[in-house]
Amino acid sequence: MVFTANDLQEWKDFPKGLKVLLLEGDSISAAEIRAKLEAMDYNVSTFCDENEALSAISSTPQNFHIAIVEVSSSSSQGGFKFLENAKDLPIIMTSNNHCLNIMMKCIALGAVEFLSKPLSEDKLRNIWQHVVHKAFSSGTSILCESLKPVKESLVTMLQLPTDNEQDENKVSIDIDEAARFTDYDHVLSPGNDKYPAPSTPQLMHGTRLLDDGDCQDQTNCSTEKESGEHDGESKSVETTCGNLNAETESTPQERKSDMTLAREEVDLVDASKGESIASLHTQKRKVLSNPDKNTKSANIVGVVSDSCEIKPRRKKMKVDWTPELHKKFVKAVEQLSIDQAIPSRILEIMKVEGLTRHNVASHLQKYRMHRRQIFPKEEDRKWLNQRERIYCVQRPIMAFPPYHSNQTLPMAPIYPMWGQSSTQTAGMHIWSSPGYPLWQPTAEHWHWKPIPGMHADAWGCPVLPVPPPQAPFPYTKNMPALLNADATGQTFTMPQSSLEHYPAEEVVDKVVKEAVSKPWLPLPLGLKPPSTDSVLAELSRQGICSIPPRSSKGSN
DNA sequence: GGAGAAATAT
DNA sequence: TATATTTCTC
Repeated sequence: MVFTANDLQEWKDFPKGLKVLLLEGDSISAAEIRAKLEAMDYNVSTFCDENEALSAISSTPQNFHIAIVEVSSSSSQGGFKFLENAKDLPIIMTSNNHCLNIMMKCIALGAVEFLSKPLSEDKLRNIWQHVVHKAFSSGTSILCESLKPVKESLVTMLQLPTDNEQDENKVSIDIDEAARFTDYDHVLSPGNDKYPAPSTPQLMHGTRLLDDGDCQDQTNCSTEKESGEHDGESKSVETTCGNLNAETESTPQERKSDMTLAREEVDLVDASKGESIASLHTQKRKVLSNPDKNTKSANIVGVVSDSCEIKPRRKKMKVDWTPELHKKFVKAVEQLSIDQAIPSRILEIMKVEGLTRHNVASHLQKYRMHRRQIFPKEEDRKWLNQRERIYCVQRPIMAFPPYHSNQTLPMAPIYPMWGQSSTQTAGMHIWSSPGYPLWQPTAEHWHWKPIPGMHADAWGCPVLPVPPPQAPFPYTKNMPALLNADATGQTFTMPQSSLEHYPAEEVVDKVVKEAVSKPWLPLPLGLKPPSTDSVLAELSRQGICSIPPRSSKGSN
């Protein structure tokens, strides 16, 4: 079939003029369906006998783009003969009988869809999708002659790559042109192959949900929305569709930063807002059609390659808080102090390109949440922060009880990871498990290396001495009998003289509880973190005059 | 308009 | 379930 320029011109209004073969045994039903189809400017040829219909498509295949065939109970073949002998055409089977077996048989025999009667306008409106799908899913050599013009027309209309060009993964789409499809609700839906099977509304639900779900009219592309937060710095965020972002003009190497975007999803635009979904589907097809190229980065999922030539107005960027990025974050928080750390200031300090205040705020929220989760053991942090890392040595001596006095200290090493790590390996989980104390390290005592015998069984964990194996910290009546051991197994005996003057548990509890109940406030000692001396001084101020001498390792 | 919490999405 | 994003409230 020769397709003329005139034909192309006609297809400008695609799918108007779509040629539909209607095989329907009931004349009344046929008339109704035909009327509906013609109301949509489809050209309908009605047949009541499938042999006649088969003859027609055999003699004049160019006259039919799609067939709607009733599973007839009156016909001996029930319409299946047509289905089996007209495989070149996309065939939609219909029936009043909603029997699953019949539906499955139809599909198994090659029907593109089964529509339950009655056929509403909604059901009929989008049957053209099957034509497009058939045209694009079939190889040129086996493509039904009648569908070639459809394909060619669409290729021209949408500036889709030709078969030869598709490997180039170059898609340029005229959104305005493609926007005409929005009148038909959907264009091409994502699916399993290059141009996956479309569906009429009956089967379009999933796709529709997908669209609706992402069609939020919000500028959640923070890079764009909050560009003012970037301090005017050059953008170097590694985006997954750099050329989609007009702000990002640096080279991939330049764009590489410690902040990576795990995902940058192109927002599906809402047709109801006058934006074309065609561009979206084009991008989706693009992704699907070239998975290798688009999955070259492990952190990138479902993205459009750099060769994408269209510029969607909105996109989502998902920040991957890598250990390095988190490290920067923690550093900024530390610099500001947790009390003063607000997203905008953190962002200012971090100076990470592309990172937005929202990103930081979110992360800060999580950061604080984790702090609260570990709240019951927050007091541990005070001791972990002690200069010279004397916490585990000091703590029992100081007799600061755990928040729950009968609580057994975790046998597992205390590995707070909501902190800064200088050697944290990439990909390591940076969040601590609930219940582990937070460590806000400072440079001078930051240790991120396993030391033999230190219960440091993982990289990236601060090395902490091991608590005594049997009991919680001794600070009550049993204290004299208890020893504390450091990681090397050395134990420390509490000097008896000190124990005699040991403060009452209530007193200690009061101090501790006050401190841990308001972690956002400066610690009672007025220091953050408190130095050992400050703690001692404060205790002294509170009447705890006799403090066991500071033990050093191996002081037994 | 920013911060923070809650709700929602992935 | 963990984490990121979005929305809502102040």
